[in-house]
Amino acid sequence: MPEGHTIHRLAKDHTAHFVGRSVRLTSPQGRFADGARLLDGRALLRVEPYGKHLFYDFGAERVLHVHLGLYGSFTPGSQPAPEPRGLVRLRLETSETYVDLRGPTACELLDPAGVARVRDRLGPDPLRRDGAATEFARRLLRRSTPLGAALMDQAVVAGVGNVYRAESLFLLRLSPFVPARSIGEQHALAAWALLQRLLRAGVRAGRIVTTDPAHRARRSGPARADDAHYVYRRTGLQCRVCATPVRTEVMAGRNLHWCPGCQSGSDG
DNA sequence: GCTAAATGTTGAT
DNA sequence: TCAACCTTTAGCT
Repeated sequence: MPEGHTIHRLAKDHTAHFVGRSVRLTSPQGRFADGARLLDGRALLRVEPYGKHLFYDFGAERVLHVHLGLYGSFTPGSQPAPEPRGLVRLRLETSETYVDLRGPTACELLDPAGVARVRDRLGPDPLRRDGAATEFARRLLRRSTPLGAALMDQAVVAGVGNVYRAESLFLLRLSPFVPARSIGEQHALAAWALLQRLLRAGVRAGRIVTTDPAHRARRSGPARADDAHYVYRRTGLQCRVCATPVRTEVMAGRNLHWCPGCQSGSDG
């Protein structure tokens, strides 16, 4: 589900369907009833993605803030919208379409100061126009934590999650275990460029695919889902490049996957 | 049918 | 470092 690419794609979709229109807001589940009532019927001015956060500007200093967390999802559809099924925190509707929001970590109303508080916690976002390579390098190279932990820190780079962490470090042939500050500016800038490329591809494809076609299994049938990654969730399977078994270990509270063969100095 | 894990973050220990 | 929170799904029985 959601790393930064998902959020930016949702922002595009929701901009197309809801911006400039009067939007109906309801909370079938009831947990966001007050917020929905306050915004109901207003015109949506703008949808802005930042890292893994979504901001819906309804004017009058009222901003809907959504963070999907690990399980949150938006389900889109055309009118007539069906009876809400399951726990729908928020439904957005126009006369033509609707989306149902389930399981978000955050679905709240913020004033401009609240928006600023969220944004201040975030580092540069590779998917934004104002995303800055040098600022990313500055923040990354200040960390003494392992590289694989620093990349998960949203204050270092906003929008990167567990899949992009594992896959980008593999593609850079960098060990997740070295201190972030030890990799040097050249590697930091290369990491930024790669993340930018991977995340943009993710927005376009609607999913994370990092493998080169030459490294995907050769089959006549349709591509399998697990062809999409080099190391993510491939514990114990042979590395697609060097055949060393892929290893897994918890780092920064999440399962980190890496190839000890390709990513030098990464014995754990 | 049940359990564990999942592309995440926060707040307490 | 760990539990809590929100929900769905894959992989067991």
